Amino acid sequence: MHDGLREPNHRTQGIIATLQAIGGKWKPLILFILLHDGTRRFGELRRLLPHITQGMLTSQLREMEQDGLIVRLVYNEIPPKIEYSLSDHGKTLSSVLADMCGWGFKHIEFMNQSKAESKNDSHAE
Amino acid sequence: MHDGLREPNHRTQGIIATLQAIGGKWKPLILFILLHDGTRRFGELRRLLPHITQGMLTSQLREMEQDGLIVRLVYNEIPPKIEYSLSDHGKTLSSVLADMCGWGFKHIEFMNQSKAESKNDSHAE
DNA sequence: CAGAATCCTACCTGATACTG
DNA sequence: CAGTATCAGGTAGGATTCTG
Repeated sequence: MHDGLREPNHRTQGIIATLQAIGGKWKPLILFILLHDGTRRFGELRRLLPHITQGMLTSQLREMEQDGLIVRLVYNEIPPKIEYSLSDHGKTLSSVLADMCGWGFKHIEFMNQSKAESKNDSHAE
Repeated sequence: MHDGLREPNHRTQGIIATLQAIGGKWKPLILFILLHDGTRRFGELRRLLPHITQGMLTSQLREMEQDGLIVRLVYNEIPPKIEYSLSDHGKTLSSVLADMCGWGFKHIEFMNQSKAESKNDSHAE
């Protein structure tokens, strides 16, 4: 996904690597759900991510599997059954994801507050 | 940027809000640089982000200004001089960014290791 | 210097149909 | 069930040129 992000010798390498791994549009969300819910099947993930398309979900899962973040377990059954879960390496993202989640709630409050303030400003005199 | 990410009543709200705020392709990187370098001018940011286009840099900065993450300080001079820095609210991202950076380095090691392992596998017999 | 404007492409979305 | 395939349409992002 990310390319052209190759600064040589820089301290930004870490962020860049993270962006390449989980910078996708849906990846943090999928990882967050797998982190909290444990193992999930494809259809369950679809239901938990109401607006994602099958194609997107498939591609995001495959990329993260490639990057060693998630494990794809195929049962040889009819009808097919496939389970997705975080790999051990994927689980090392838990603090990052938790931080992102926590900051998001702070950000929501912040935005509500600044909206309220600008409303006050506008009918102040 | 992100829309269609509106699950109602869910615990994913935090991640979703974070994704909307800093989910852009360049935002975490720009924020990381501003966090570590303090105040920077437009041209300096361009030089620190070798592959970003002016247009992208402008739009990302404007969006983050809108979201209250960064401060845009305009000097009324010729030639124009404009300084960007993190707002107080933007600075609350520091732990998230630091975590992302740290995880990125771990991920680089992980990927190198699994590459090495698969190389071993391939010429084992 | 810091950008605005334009154009262009690649990717994402949504719907639908098909397969093992 | 868990995909893959296809196509129309939109949006994010990239490249280039122009301006106060």
